[in-house]
Amino acid sequence: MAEKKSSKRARRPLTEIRQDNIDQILKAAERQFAETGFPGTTVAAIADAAGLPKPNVLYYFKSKEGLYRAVLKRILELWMEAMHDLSPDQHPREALRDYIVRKIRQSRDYPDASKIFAAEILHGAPYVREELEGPLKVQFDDTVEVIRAWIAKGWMDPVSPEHLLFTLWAATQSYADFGLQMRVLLERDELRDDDFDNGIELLTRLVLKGCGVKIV
Amino acid sequence: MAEKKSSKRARRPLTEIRQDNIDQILKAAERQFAETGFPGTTVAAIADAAGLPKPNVLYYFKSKEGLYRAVLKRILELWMEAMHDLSPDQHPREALRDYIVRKIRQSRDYPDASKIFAAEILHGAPYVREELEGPLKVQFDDTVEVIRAWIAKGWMDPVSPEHLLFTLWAATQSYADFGLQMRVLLERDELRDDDFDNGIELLTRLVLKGCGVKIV
DNA sequence: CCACCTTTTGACCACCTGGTCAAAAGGTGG
DNA sequence: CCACCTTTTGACCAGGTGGTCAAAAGGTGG
Repeated sequence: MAEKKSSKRARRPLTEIRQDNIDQILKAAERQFAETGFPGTTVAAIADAAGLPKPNVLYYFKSKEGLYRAVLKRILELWMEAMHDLSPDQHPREALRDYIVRKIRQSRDYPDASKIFAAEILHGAPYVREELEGPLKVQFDDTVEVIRAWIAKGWMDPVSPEHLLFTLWAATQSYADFGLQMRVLLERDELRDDDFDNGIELLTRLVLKGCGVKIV
Repeated sequence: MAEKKSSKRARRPLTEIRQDNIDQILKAAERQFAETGFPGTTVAAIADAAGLPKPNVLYYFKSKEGLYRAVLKRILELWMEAMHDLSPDQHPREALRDYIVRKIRQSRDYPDASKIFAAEILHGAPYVREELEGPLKVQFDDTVEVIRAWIAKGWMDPVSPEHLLFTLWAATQSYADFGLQMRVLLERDELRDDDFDNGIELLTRLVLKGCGVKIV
């Protein structure tokens, strides 16, 4: 407890103060937006959660929308990253399992990011339409091709690559987006690591066995 | 074009007027809430969409929240209905396939209902917590038992019934909730019937083959 | 046709929201 | 220590929101 992390007394250089405040605000904003959505979140609530007065938040981010866009940008990078690493040379046995593990871990570690993204799509993607049509589409097409290649090599059954991806996304992201429902139905206060592991196991089984990928 | 559907001139009995207006309002509200969420939807917008002045909407539903609750109630009934009809005597081969078909059809036919429900869960289920913990939990437990019975009879592999249901829900509902994303990635203006059919086919395959349910 | 109930509607309001501003406080570099 | 820049903050505001109200219009039953 050498020093308070809050802004009380602590002679800090401006650059550090700035970075620190921006981080605090982004963090608080991400949680608030995830909890109550964009229109349901008030700048005052974000400011409170970040421990700053409201005008201070508007000082760093010129508008609520600007702040939301900044949050979204962060999230999208994270999101795109997880789709990487499906290469046609890899065998689907490992590639798909790893992909499922990665995506479910993401749901466990960044549930707010997933929720904000889900709400965004749900409500017509008013702020991420471009990214959907641009970078994400490219990633998607590439990944579809990888799966096609696997099928061509006889490594898996000829299933629709597009819908396989949709199902993978839906199933893995639901561990974040519908985590509340799962908690209620499983009678848990919080999802546990073995809940996520069970999800991984089931989904891996469905996909590998269901697509006729040889396990050994 | 015998008569305008709007309220212009048409000597209609009060009871009919009442039912008609309530229906219009609920319909308009469902669409608006699905599009922009509860906080993002304005009573004025609902009134406009229903072709009525704002105070008229508040005349039938005492508050925005009351209207939202009414919309939710409708949706929940629809939602619970689809979980029915999994009986332990039925063979999972038909039962699961039918279930998938039913749920994806629901996503196709009532996307707004699915979206509202999804947003509700996403944001902490402030208005449906009770239903989750009550009726839905009961349904869930029953369904889990049915799947357990199938496993006990050796009709399918011993997989986690809970997570199987989570995956089924996620995958089927995503055809409504993430329909926009699918449309963008598939380069469609609207999802077509064969898109839904492909989803049904893939998911059925994953589940039946993946869970070791004998196809014949 | 008339007293009575339901529905419609324009005007209105208290409140909250995002955003502004200017002055004060704090940090910086010479 | 001082001129200068960045950050903080209380006071403030215009616009939009959910909701009210009272009066008018429309339907109903005898």
